[in-house]
Amino acid sequence: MTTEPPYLSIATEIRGRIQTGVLAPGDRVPSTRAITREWGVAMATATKVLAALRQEGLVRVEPGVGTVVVDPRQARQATAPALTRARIVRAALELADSEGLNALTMRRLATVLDTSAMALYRHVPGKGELVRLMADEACGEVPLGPVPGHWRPGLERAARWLREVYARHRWMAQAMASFTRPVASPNAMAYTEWVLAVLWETPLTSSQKLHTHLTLFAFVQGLALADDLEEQARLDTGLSDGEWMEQNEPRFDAMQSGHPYPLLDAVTRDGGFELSLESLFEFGLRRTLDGVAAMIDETSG
Amino acid sequence: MTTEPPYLSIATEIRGRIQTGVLAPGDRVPSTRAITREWGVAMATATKVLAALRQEGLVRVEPGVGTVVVDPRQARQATAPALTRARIVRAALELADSEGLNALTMRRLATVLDTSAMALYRHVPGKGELVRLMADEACGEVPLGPVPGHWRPGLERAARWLREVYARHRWMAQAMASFTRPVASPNAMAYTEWVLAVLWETPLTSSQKLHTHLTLFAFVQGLALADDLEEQARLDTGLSDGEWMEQNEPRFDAMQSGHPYPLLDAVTRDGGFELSLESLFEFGLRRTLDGVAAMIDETSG
DNA sequence: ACCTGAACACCGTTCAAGT
DNA sequence: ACCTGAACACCGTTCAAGT
Repeated sequence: MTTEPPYLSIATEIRGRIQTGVLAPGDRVPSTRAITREWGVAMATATKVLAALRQEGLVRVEPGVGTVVVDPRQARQATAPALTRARIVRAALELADSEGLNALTMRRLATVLDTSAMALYRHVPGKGELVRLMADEACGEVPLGPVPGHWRPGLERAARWLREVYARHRWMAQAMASFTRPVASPNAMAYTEWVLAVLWETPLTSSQKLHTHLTLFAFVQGLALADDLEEQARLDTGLSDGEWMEQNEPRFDAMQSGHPYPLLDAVTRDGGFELSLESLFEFGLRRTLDGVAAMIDETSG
Repeated sequence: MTTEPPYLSIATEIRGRIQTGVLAPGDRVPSTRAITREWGVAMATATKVLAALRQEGLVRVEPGVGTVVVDPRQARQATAPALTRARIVRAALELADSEGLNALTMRRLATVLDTSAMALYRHVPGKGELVRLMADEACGEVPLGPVPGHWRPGLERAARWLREVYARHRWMAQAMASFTRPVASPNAMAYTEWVLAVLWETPLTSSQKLHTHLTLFAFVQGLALADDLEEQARLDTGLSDGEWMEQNEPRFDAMQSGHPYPLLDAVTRDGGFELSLESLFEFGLRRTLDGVAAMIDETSG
């Protein structure tokens, strides 16, 4: 008789009860608590027992009820889809969207996907590459549409597209790779190609076209980062904007009284205007496009 | 035979050279660069080697010379000054500058300062606040100078100042807090105040002044982030730009052949122009200022 | 072929204990 | 008053072992 780990022999016993019909589909199997009592084992062992049975697809967790026996006829369809790179990237995207890039760890991702952390490494080389795949996926979600006939509405649409990608996935601001070492992302490259197509009708040089593209990119990227840091702070501290301001006002005032900033004071006290990332985007986009227009005029004239 | 971390065995070897007199007091021990060459390890490992030896009191950094062997008779007086917030922030700044924000951990910082990690918490509330203090310190290093008489040279100087702060401390791109939740940094606030002073002579509204300031900020911030990701990639992989490109070219070409990007191809093949973060900065700054000029003309006219 | 568990070398931060 | 060591609850990733 081989000495197998306790959790395995307990699992075998429960498996027997299911196979002999002592426990029918829908019935609750012993809870972890019940297992510790019945077999006199530690909680960790009991948890392992249920995890093993769940992994075999014999039982599943019914929220609010407990762990119940799966109906074998339904088992096939209820079974989790096989682990694939696409499924991993999707889940990672959702996790980062809802909780930020910091919350995306290989271990948490594995739990969400109901596997071990190491199973992920069979489909993805590591976390760095995963984030790169996520960024590419994100860039593929929103269609760019046809290239407009004129450069100005074209650049405007490009900037709005980029802004939307960042707005849907704030963490991308931190992930987007450098300009000079372009991330190997087909979808990001497609964006570059689209912008160049927009600029093709202009008399700009190749250098000017590329610089125009990257200037717009840097501006939107800068805004996105601010947006992301904002969001991150909210997630980390659990405070909304207003609450944060309220909490930090005394400290702020103290700083102000020590170092007075009369102009900033005057400007903000002026009030009566919107200041948001949205208004900033519109304002900056307008200025940048006006600047490009001036350059095109010079070149043509 | 136990397999100890590479940095430890290298440290042991250098320690041996000191103890056997191969390296005498005052002699330079191998620099980080020399260590990477001699043992074929990454920069991070080489830095760890020297940090370990420094911590043992066997070597010390001689500014302008390198890391030299300490004379054991003088070792006592060379004792480190008391731990202060200023000293911690300084050391953190240097660590982040040379190895990136990821390498800045409380534990490593403590080793550099020759104390325990927990001693730091007596002077600084935590890592988040430390980074904020570092950012403020960085903004205080470069003087802004007098406010020029005209807005355009003024904004230009502001942008160059910001660019220089980021260039000296690349990690700041990741650390700089959001626009709407201004970091409580007197020195960053002083910059805002300076830009507003520059714009005071213009006929712009308060809203336009603030938006102009933040647009410029977002652009420089976006560039800085690209710069930082670039640097980070270099530190992480230990590859220079050229080496990286060389190594990834096959993969790149494969991607290109699968998804052809004819316009990007044409533009880059055109060549004969500079494309760097510096050229991008100059280009984008020019466009942005032209856009602001157009707005001012409209307002005046 | 695919997945797992234990292990390694790390984190930031707490807490009780030392000097 | 100031610093330390052990501990906690985490990381990403390796490796050998399991099914």
